[in-house]
Amino acid sequence: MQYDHKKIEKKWQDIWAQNKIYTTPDSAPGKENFYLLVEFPYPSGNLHVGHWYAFAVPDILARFQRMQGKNVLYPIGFDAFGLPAENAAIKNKVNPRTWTDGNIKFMKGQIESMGTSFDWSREVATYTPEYYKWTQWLFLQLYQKGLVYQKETAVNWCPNDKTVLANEQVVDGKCERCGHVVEQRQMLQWNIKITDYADRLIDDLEPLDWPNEIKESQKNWIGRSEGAEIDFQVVFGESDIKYNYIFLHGKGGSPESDFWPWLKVQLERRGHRVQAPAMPNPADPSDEEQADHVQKNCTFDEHTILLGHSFGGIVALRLLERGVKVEAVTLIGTPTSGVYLDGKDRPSVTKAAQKGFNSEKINASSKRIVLLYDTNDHVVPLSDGEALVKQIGGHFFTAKAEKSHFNAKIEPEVLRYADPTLTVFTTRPDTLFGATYLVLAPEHPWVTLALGHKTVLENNDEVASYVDRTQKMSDMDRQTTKEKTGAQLKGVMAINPATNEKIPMFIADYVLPQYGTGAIMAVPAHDERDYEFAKKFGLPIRQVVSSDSDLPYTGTGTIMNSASYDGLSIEDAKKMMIEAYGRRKTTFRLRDWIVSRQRYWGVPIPMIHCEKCGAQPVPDAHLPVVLPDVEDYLPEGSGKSPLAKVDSFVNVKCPKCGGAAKRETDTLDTFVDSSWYFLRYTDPKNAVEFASREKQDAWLPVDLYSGGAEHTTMHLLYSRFWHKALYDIGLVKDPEPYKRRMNRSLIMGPDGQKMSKSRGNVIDPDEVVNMLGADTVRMYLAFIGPYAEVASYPWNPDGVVGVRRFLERVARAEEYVQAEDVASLNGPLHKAIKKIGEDITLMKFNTGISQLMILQNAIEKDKKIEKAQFSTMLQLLAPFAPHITEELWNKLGNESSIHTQPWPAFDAKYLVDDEVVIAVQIDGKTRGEFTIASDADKAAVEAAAKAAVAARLDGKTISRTIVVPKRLVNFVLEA
RNA sequence: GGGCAGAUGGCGGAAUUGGUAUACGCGCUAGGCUUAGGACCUAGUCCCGCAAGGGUUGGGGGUUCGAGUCCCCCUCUGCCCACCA
Repeated sequence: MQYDHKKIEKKWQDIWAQNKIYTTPDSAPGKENFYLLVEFPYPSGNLHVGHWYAFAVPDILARFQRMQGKNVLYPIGFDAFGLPAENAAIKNKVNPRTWTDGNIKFMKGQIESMGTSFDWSREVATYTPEYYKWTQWLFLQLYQKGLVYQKETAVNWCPNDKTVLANEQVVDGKCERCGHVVEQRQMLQWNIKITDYADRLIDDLEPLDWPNEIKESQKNWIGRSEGAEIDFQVVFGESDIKYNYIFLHGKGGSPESDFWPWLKVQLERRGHRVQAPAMPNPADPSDEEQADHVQKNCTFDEHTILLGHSFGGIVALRLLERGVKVEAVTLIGTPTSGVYLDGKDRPSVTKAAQKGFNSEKINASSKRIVLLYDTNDHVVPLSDGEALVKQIGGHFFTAKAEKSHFNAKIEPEVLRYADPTLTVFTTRPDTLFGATYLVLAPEHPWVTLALGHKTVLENNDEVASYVDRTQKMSDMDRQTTKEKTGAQLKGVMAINPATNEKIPMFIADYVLPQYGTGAIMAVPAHDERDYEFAKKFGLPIRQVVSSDSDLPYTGTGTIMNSASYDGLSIEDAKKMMIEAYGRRKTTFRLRDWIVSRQRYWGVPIPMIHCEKCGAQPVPDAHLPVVLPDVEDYLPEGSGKSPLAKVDSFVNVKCPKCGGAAKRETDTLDTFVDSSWYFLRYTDPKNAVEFASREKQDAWLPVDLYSGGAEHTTMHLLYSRFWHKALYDIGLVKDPEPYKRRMNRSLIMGPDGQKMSKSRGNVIDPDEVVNMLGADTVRMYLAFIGPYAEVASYPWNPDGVVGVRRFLERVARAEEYVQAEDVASLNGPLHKAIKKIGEDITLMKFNTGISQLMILQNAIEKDKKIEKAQFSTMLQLLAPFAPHITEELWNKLGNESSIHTQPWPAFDAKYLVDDEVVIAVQIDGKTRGEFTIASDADKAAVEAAAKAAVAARLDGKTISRTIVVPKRLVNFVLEA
């Protein structure tokens, strides 16, 4: 047959589409379902070789599984929201929807040209309201579950374009568009609490059928580390100030309730004085009455610190209004407005709070005001805390209470803010005796607090300028390793709890604010970074783990210079020192997932901001919140998305109180869209659910997920988290979405470099397909090397031609078809059936193809093949080269498609050869070989082997003979 | 600096998992067909050597009758993360 790929490929693609042979039912009688998933593409406008590799090669497996009798779901769609569409909109003034529509249409044609067996009836695209309605709905499900919150977070800000920049828009710390230096700017953003799932995301990896390297990188990314938190007391100046604490408990409480008894012990252990009055009428308190009581029964001095929990905070402020002079006041979870999150009526508290506060008098009476708010507080809304600080001034900190509203028996955060105390995180508590200074991140809240009270630090200006300098730095600059910098916090010292020594405190940008507690104890003798810093600032270095190596030493050893711990192993010392000086603590590198994007082209975040009610979710009945068309896609001046300029979109009624409110104008990170798309494939047209339980049950979890290594951590982690959250809510039945995952290799340019326009080494698949055909390109990519390997293969233009040559030879073999059975082909044919089946299952397409080539070589030997044998060969080739095999199959007189045929079975009797070649070794070195009947007995084999190397055995004594059946004979000679 | 993966002909790679190293393809060489061309056919192609023979899986050591494969040390390369305490 003349192989004209252009004619054949178009013809069969049309016929397959017409006959809908790839439309997948949710169940098929007698067939097991198999869900093969590939990552859906971004509709950038043009398909590259990588897309072919991603879609056409797994298609071989899909086709094979179908021939094996499985009902295979192999779906495709488009991840259609994102930055490039918006950039194109700004640059070419085209509507991003129009741009995306056009791209999808064009790319569909390209994908169809591959001859893949995608079921297009299940196509999804994330930018359709039918899809993103459910993205919004699922987001709100997470919100209701308490997994979504707002937080001030730093973003990349271009002061020239007045816009927020994505990380990829920042090049060398500069704006990619205008070249201006990028700054960091705080913005209120929506976050999802993926960190709540950190442990499960690690632990649930264990049973999954995933390659080890993917599991490992996920574990690394999450970065669980076991260590300890240790508190360091801070003292001012040279004198040891002892404070006079007055505890003011809340409504319904007593000095014996909540954290008070524990806190009393902690403070008294540090030598402070504690007064803890039992307040009058705790069940129905009056602020003035309680203030009277405190004023009458407690003593005050210049180092008095008031600690007010909840209602007690109001009492504290009343005391200050009366002119009671104190050093500081710390308000812990203080209620003010009377709006309570738990809906409980508290008339006495509301009455007290609504009287308001005299901020002038309050500020005149105290040097420091600190308000500590629990991010999980279910009693007091965040806005209350913020409003109070706005009114009376002072410092507002959010912290995580052990129990909501600080109601646990032990609340370390309270101690941290009540007493000038710093908590550090360390994985080496055993080296505590060697901690000769502390280092805080410049952003540490304690530093902010100290700077706010200009009297605390002797070198306020110096510290302030270092903090400022750090804040201006981009992440990139900060993370580039360079010489250590920092500034000492002069006027304050910390006390090493183990040695009781006063040690200096520093701020330095090598300590990261987001990790651990944002503060470290520096042990220069056993940490390289601390060592560097200590050398630069002339700080003492004390070795506490014995070693003969040069400093800094991080290896194993025994403890020294640590009093009663001397001689212990590191592990034992760790345990004992945690018990004596700190608490066990696990931290994670993983941070919460910021999902807000100040962008137009994305899913609108379905939230409404009401002055009165705070942030409110859009009711389900109003979903989807449709992305409106806008006229200009440039961001609004304050950095918000262009949506902020659309009044008709922004202005809405509050769903709770009905008053005037404003819509959230940020859109969701596209990783949210792609976190659940594989669920939608199971039920793509459902208008009342994101996917029915029945359809999910038919297909989930995904049997095999094939994708790129670049998604190993982010996408895979996000979608696993998303699935677990849905599982906890009861929306999906499995805790893990993907049974098996594999990362494909990479295709490079002919020069071995990554394909890129600037290098000029880009291979355009359309051109190659035009010249050599889709079957050739598919098969070449499958042949180039093992598919599921951490590897990269250069595209070899000559190699492609070799594959084309092979297909031409197959086409020519049609002429060798004749009536009589060709016995000599049964061996190669049945071996091929077995081997190719195994290889495809293992995703080793390259060796499967080799086997086909070996078979083809055998056919060409005698240029004869029987019709049934040729049919079988075509079936073996069909998953790889669907068009040419269909054509040849059709020419053999078959009516139905080759792709609906079962996979051929092999006959074991043809797998064994009649004769085998056996190698003969002497002392393990190959010295000869002979051919013998494969069923020859051991004695005959040994005799033949001796004969084969007779000359070399002459005069030697054989001490041992090893016979490996059908392989080799090894004679071991006497020494 | 940390984690992971890897190193086999001129190139991409194969090796039944401890049993004849270099399958299959590319490239190269020679010859043939052809007016010509190669996206044709045939033969050859790990290295040294005329041969007999000897050597060879990044380097070194070990275990074993036998190691590309297992163990230890070293070198180099790729990918991901990166001042994570």
